[in-house]
Amino acid sequence: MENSTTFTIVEALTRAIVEHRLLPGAKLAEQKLASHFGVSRTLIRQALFQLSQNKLIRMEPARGAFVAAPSVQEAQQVFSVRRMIEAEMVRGFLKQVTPAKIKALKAHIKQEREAVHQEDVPGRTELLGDFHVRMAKLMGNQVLAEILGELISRCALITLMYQSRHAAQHSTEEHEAIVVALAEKDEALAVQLMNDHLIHVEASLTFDRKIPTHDIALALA
Amino acid sequence: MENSTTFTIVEALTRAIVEHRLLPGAKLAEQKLASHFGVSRTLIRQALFQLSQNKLIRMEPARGAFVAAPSVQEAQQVFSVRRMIEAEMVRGFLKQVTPAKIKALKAHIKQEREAVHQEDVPGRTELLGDFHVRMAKLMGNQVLAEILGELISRCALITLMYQSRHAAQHSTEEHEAIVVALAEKDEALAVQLMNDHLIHVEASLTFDRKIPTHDIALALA
DNA sequence: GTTCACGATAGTGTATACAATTTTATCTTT
DNA sequence: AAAGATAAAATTGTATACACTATCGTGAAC
Repeated sequence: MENSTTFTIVEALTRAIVEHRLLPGAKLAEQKLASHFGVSRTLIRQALFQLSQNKLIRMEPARGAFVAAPSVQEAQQVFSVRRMIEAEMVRGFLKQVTPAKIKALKAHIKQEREAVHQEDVPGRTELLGDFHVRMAKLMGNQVLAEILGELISRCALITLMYQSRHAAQHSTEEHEAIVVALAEKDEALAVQLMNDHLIHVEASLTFDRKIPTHDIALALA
Repeated sequence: MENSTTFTIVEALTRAIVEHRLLPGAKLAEQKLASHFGVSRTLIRQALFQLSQNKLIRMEPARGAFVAAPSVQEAQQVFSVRRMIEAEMVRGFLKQVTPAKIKALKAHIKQEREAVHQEDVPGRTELLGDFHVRMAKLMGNQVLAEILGELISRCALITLMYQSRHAAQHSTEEHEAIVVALAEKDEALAVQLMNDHLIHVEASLTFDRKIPTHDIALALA
């Protein structure tokens, strides 16, 4: 694992967490990570600090870093904020919609369908989230895209674990319906569909499972 | 400057930046900060990393940290996101409004008026921003409050520098009007007033001034 | 057999040391 | 005198060392 800047380490850990190779509650021991990446604890600590700010891990004083396990309440709050942002995002998107932008969204959905069909679980989860970020970027608002991206990856922790294949397919179909409404410039319908979509995603999650912990060496191999 | 945990350092630097004792563009040299706070560069670097994630400073590789100077475009994007979030926040607030919550907002506005009257510039800027965060907290959504708080402090950099006394008083009056609309449960009006308010704040900023840099020892004294 | 105490071990928190890069100052050249 | 090259100083980036805290295991007391 040579040439590992802090950014590289953050990326690797983020993927491992979001793709659930590192499960919620797993301990991230600094020395073990340092050995694995071939760097000193200094860089590992920088990466862990950054991840803790993204809420992907939590750090307990003098006890170390652990993969975050968002509470039901926190997940609901995150979805609540997403509904707020994305309802208005749909309205804003319609104010400046172009055929090219609709086309871009349709192309994205095609990718989603393929990932769902191929049972590519990490890939489909990333694509399903990216649909929303893509919309933000198409609006030209980088700040919006960043915030939305953080909210989405923050609960990828949850959606990935609890989302079934059926639910994923359902999401893709809802994305399609939203784009159709956007293409027809039906604001009320598009907003309604987006809101319903987020409620469906939230409702499809089951929060009552027990979570095993995991070995970091295995997860990062 | 004893007992300076990383959190303490972040707080101190945040205040110095938001209150404009450290001006945009000013260099934050690690050794000077370390000496000032009486700690090693290790803790300073942790604090700087955190501030850079909050977008209050920017870090250039091998060149150091500088107080951020948000571009006009970035500021407009931040305000655009705020309008999105807060329009829906007003709707959500009305769905669960109680007399006690209205009372809390009115009490807050009273503080604002006093700060504006006393020409307490840092105090009034903080209070004017806190009005919005207070609303989020009254809704019981901690995630929303955090995100909004970050967006607001991120552009305190701008509002504080460019906001006149007159504009500050105008803001307080608009807050009052919003609360009145909330008390009367007039959703359309409240949303409209909030949107107008944010547009006014954004419009009151002038982005074309030159920014002097500053000495950190003086600013933190 | 269970609980508590205590020591050994491992891990985190901070400071310092060293390497690499940038900035500044000096000197040369035109 | 201005511009450029070069050496010295200062600053950042990374690794290591050490102090402090938590964890785990052993053994004694009940």
